[in-house]
Amino acid sequence: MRLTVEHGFDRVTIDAIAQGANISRRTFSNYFACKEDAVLHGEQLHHQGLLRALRERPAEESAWTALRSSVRGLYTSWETQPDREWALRTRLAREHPSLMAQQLANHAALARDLEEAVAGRPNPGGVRAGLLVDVFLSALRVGLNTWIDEAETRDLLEVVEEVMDEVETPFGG
Amino acid sequence: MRLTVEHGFDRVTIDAIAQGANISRRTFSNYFACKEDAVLHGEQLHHQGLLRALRERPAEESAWTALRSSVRGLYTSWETQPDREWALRTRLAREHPSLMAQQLANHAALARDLEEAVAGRPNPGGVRAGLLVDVFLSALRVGLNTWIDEAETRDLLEVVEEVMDEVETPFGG
DNA sequence: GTGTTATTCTACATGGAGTGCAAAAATGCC
DNA sequence: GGCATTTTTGCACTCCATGTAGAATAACAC
Repeated sequence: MRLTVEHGFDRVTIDAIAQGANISRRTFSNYFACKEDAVLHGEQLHHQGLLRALRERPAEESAWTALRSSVRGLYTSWETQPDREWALRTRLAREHPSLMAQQLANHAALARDLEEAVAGRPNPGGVRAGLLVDVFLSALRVGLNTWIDEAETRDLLEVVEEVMDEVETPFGG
Repeated sequence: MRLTVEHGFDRVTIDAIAQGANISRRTFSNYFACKEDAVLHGEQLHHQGLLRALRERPAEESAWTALRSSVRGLYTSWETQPDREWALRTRLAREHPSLMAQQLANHAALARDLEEAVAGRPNPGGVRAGLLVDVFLSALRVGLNTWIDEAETRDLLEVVEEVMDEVETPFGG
């Protein structure tokens, strides 16, 4: 991240990163398949956290409620404020197509996991789980993006809840 | 596509594709940035078609209705049945992470264009356009995927309409 | 037809990425 | 200490992306 900020993402070579981290070029590749993976590793941790939070929700909670509650619980549990670094990553991913692509692929993988973790739950609306999860992640993305667009002035959770509320109002017709 | 089917996507080199198309390796790169772009080029054409269809919808149609109508109009306007090749591409993209990533990035780009094209329309639900478009594309993806999972036995449009209906029922709580 | 111009294609060259493999170094345990 | 396991490293190799410059091709005026 430091090197990326200093020189721009695509002007940083993997060699440079390895050198900066005092490891060999080869060792970098033992941990990350590419630069993108390295930059987005922090997000992967978030994803795992969200999954864990979801699995710990009471089983009688509906799929949608469990998802919303997970993100609420996760975001409020952080001691550090919504992460300067996270905002930085998100901005980077918006500017660099290769990062964006990798990020979206990660989201798709997360979607599969969430869908699986939510499979047994009651689902009053009757919407199939895959769709529910996709919409949930869309809302999360839109929330994050507006938070960024507002220069991170408001509370991230507040913005996300706002978007989640929005998604609960039917928008057909 | 032929080479990919014969040897598998990641065993096909760009050199081989260029050779098969009777062009030089360099010329390939003049048209496509990578293998993924070449394989997904057909989808890009679909995207442009959808955009064009959307722009031609009457201006008084609501954002959501215009989106739904566009896809309906586009799919019914095809003479050829929902494209053997399309199913093939989609299956490929589900198996190969790099294709999936590129595909999702293309969807994100399409989302931006759709959002812009839908900006001036009435929007009774009041949901912000970005969210609306994302949900629309999610529904499209889910529809396409179930169509594939059902071995392309039903009509693609029928499946998509089904998912779109589903998304119109509120699923909060 | 000829000549001019612009476009497209090609060959070559370079630097970076990803990966298999085997040797070397570090770690942990007795 | 010695020994087994895991991690790191260097090397080799293929492939990918891209700049550049010249060759081939197409377009068009005359």
